Amino acid sequence: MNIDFNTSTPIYLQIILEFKRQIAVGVLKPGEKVPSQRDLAALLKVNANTVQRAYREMETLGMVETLRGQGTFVCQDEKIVEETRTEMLKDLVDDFVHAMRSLGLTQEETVKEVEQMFQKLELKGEVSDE
Amino acid sequence: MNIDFNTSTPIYLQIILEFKRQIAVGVLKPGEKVPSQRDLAALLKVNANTVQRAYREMETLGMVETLRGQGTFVCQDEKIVEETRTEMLKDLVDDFVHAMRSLGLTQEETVKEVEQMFQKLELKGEVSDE
Amino acid sequence: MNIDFNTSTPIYLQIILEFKRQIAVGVLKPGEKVPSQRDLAALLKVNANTVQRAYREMETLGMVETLRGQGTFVCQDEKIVEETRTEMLKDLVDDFVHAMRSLGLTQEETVKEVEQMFQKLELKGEVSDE
Amino acid sequence: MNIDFNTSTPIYLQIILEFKRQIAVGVLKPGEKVPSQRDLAALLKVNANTVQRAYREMETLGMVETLRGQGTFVCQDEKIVEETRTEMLKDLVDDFVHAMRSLGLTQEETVKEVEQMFQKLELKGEVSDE
DNA sequence: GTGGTCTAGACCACC
DNA sequence: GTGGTCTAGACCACC
Repeated sequence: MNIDFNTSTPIYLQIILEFKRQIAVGVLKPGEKVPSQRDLAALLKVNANTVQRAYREMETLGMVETLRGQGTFVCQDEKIVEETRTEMLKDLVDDFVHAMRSLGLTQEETVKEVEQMFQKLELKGEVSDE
Repeated sequence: MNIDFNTSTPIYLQIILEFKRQIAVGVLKPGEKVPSQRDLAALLKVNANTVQRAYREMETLGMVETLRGQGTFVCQDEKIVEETRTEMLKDLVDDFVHAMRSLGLTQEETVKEVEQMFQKLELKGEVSDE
Repeated sequence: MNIDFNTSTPIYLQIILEFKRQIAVGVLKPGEKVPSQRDLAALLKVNANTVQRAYREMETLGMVETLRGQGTFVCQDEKIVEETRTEMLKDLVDDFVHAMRSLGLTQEETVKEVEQMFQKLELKGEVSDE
Repeated sequence: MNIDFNTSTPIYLQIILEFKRQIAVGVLKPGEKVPSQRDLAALLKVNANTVQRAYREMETLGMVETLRGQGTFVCQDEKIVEETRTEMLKDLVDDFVHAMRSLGLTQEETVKEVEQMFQKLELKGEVSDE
């Protein structure tokens, strides 16, 4: 998990997004324990308060549950995986297609750009980051 | 031009991005005068200082030139159009493809999502905004 | 006479400085007519009000006199040449030596830098601008 | 560090210049923390926004790096010292020699003026300011 | 405490 | 009218 300290997206939002991704993709399973706030803060080199805020908001969003003294766990409900995945996909694709259209690109041109980028990344043997 | 006051992207960056888009798309032509700081501030309902910061950074980026007392003008160099377009496209497509891959989608699945979103927007008769 | 539109020194001050220099150096003689405000504004591509302000302040400083309907003339008093020259030299040298000392240079190092710059300019066959 | 409120040089530029000087002269070392925006503003009796503008531009120039919540630090790269010193010297000497030549002084006359000013300052026991 | 963004508003130089 | 600088002060994210 990487934090970009120079972007305008607040760090706690970056943390939430990454958890969403890991849930959507199955890296983090329903019911599974997530790192302690302290550990994650150390790992990300981020202040503990920032992690705390991310966990608090994830709780509000129903993504995780905290059991006092035991830690924080991904929501038990299996539906969360598909829901999170669908939501993330929709947001991404929606924003992207709107942006491409506002730059004047047609469907065909957009698809072509996407295909070229995929191929460029494959040639570089780049691995999709987790 | 619309400002989203609820996003974490600073207003001055939103303004810069919109100018880049308008240059890339040909709405704003090399040498053309852009709105005065005061006018744009009134139009967007933001503070004049915020517009000024955007304009100042656009000047640093070489997008515009300012003549004191006369106003601010898009850079004369015709190359700016193609360069801006290429840069914006690259950024968009690069970020998008990385995000889709990190969600585990293949090239084919991604293209399918993009095509579906284009068709959904077309059915809604939505017009790409300028 | 060149105006630098991108410096923080106001244009009317740049104009005054240039007149001082021309007087100090004898290009402009006591009693001699200076260009009309309109002509100078056209020459410098500057607004007439700006030239007017420069002339007004030069009058206050006793550098020039304006005779209605006849134009503006360098002060008659011959002493103005030497006085202006002395004042400009003092300001220049004083500022320069202070700046070099604040950069930690000794007299010898400073003199060496000055000599090298003179020689560099001579080799380039650069002409001192008037 | 002193600010001259009566010059046409903007305060934020005066601040940048002073930092350049301190870097060039070794008072401020690569990697060292500079005063917080609030502290420097209080010290100089200027507005915090003015200091921030100076710091922001120094960041663009590569002179300093900012870590959110931690402060602003002189660029790590040791080369910055020599580069800054060289750049400042060149600017100073270049401007000075051009000005002296445009006043009609020869190399010898200029050197003599410089030497006299150095000696005058030494007699006064004036200390080069840091 | 530290920097980042934004607002409201003043005053200036220049057109 | 147009941009440039500066102030006073608010609120936020992060340490």
